[in-house]
Amino acid sequence: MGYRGPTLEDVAREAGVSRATVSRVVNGVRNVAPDIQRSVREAIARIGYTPNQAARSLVTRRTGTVALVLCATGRSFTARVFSDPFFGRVVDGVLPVLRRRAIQPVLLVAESEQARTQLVEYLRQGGADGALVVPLDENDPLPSMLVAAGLPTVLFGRPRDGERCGYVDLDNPAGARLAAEHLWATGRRRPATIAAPVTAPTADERLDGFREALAAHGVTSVPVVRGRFTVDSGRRAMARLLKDHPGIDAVFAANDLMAQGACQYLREQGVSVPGEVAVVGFDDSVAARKARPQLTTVRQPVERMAAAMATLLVEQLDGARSETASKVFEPVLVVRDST
Amino acid sequence: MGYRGPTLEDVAREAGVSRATVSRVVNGVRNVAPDIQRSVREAIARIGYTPNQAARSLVTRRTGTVALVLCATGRSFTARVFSDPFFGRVVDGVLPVLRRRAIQPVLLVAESEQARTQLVEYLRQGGADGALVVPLDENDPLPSMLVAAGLPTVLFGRPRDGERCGYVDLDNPAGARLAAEHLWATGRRRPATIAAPVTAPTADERLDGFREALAAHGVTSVPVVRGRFTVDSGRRAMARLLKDHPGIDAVFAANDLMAQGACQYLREQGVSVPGEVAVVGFDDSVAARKARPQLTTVRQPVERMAAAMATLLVEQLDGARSETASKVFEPVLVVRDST
DNA sequence: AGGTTTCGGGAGAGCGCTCTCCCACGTTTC
DNA sequence: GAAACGTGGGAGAGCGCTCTCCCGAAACCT
Repeated sequence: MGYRGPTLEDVAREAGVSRATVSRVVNGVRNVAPDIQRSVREAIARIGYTPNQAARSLVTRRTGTVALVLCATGRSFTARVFSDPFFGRVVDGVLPVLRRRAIQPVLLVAESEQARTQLVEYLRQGGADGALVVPLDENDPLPSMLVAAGLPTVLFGRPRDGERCGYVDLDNPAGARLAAEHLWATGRRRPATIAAPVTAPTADERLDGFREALAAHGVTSVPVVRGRFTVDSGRRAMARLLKDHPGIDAVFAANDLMAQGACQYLREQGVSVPGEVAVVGFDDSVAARKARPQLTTVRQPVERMAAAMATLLVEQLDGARSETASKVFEPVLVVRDST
Repeated sequence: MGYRGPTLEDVAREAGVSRATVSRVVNGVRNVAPDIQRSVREAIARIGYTPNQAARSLVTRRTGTVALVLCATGRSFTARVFSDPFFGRVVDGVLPVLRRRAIQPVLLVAESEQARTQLVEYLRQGGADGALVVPLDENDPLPSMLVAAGLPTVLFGRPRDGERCGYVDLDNPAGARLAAEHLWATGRRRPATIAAPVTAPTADERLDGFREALAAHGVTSVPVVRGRFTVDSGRRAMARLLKDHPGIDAVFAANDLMAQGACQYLREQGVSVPGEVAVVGFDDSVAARKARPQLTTVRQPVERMAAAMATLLVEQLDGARSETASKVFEPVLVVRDST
């Protein structure tokens, strides 16, 4: 470092105007006579001026940056994030909204205790104007920490009770109900489910919705095994289900990867899908399309939700929204080959 | 916004000392009498002081931040990044090095033309002290842009000719040679290869290394099909190879995902692996272990390379390294079930 | 004892920018 | 023609911090 680039002052001298005028040209605020504007721009180009963001932030109290935070409490964090297309979809949804406003999106990962502390400290010190948080585990303390630090925050998924921050969410019970009704309508009478880990934000919403919908049809007992949102855990869960409840004729998994694992295991065991056992996933991620057979699944409009999340935050930063504004999306059932 | 937290001044008043002393305590520079140190810390805790990073950066010309940039020129960028475990490994390697130095790692993605421009602008304005760049395509202009902007930069993979920046790389030809020698040693005499896309940084290093090693054994013609680093493209490439060169008895793929695709296709066609055709991958990613059969592959020590990349940058920031320091890693062959 | 280091603290000058004032100069209005 | 207004520019006060300089007191030498 040590190198100092040209400053506003230098541009002002070069163009023969005052610092204030150069600032006005750069930021496009107030009227500046066209010819002066031109000479200022030329001066900027000539000496290669770049505004100093630190100086700017110091007075505006804005960084022009929004953090997209991925956080989890467990291990093998990055392996999860960088193999589940879900996060790619979130990023895809968020980016365009921010780009359009010329806000720099910054991805932050909190993969450990230390990381979490450093991250909160960084944001408290003004590392970003706000945070979009995608928690992988229900009990992650990060959202509360950010809210407590006074940082405008919007969550993907419902916040824990009492957390005053905005969020977007999916109507998970409704999604589970869609799956249940579909299975029922196609004649399945002995369904089981591979549920989310107890630590997942949506853990029991999908499970309960599924149970309730079936209860309405008189099915009072549904076998449940918990997975961990991975293909492998889906295989293992399916193995357990098949062993403990050989009579089942349908499985509803809390995400597509687990559904995919279930299908793999079933077919390896010579159980035909959807012939003998129907499988329904959740998310409609690319995995659903890639699986053989292609999965019937509950579509979660992740990109739209992520975009909404970004929009809520931006509006909150503009002061046009309360800090607890939220938006809930409706799921849709996508029927493919696994049912 | 608009809210102003307590400043150094406030802490100084509260503790009955000067601003300078508080600054010294906060930054741990020079000696401060223990009792004063304590009373300052108490004052800080009492009024909840957090240093303002913008003000700090303004004078130190440091942000305490390093950017990890993922960039590509093509489309479906995020889908690639968030489904290939490779990036997770890079992140895994980089994070600990930076955390240890209390440097905040910031992930930046350049998924479009506009994103690239915004990103360079952001970094030029002082968004980070340096950049670790992982280019997915050979011809991405981003590295040159960053170097031109005077930002300390370290690349994953060799820079294009004339780019003055540090890098880490794998000895790709050596890796390809390992694969070739292994196939030759196990009696394969009609090998083919699924190469990288022409746009990949390592595109022809692996291809040429493979060819040369075989040429040394008198094999002058090796069938080549290009893939795109995905499982699907591996399948398609394998299909082409099998159709055009039915006699082949071995395939070397430029990464594991393509090797996996090749295996899938072969088995679906009733060709036994490794019985009739042996398959070698590259990277030793988790995909290699997960594939059936488990892949023989060339191990790229991605985490170590990423860690080295971070270390090179940090040392460069400390002024302890030239801006073009580099490090090349040796690959290792991992023999599993596919050969 | 006088001189010289250390040591611990304060004063104050910026870092580069934004933004509120203020002023000079038209242009309109009655 | 004087008062009112609008328009475009400059002056300059900070934003919150770091860091060099300075200064007094205590500790160390001959």
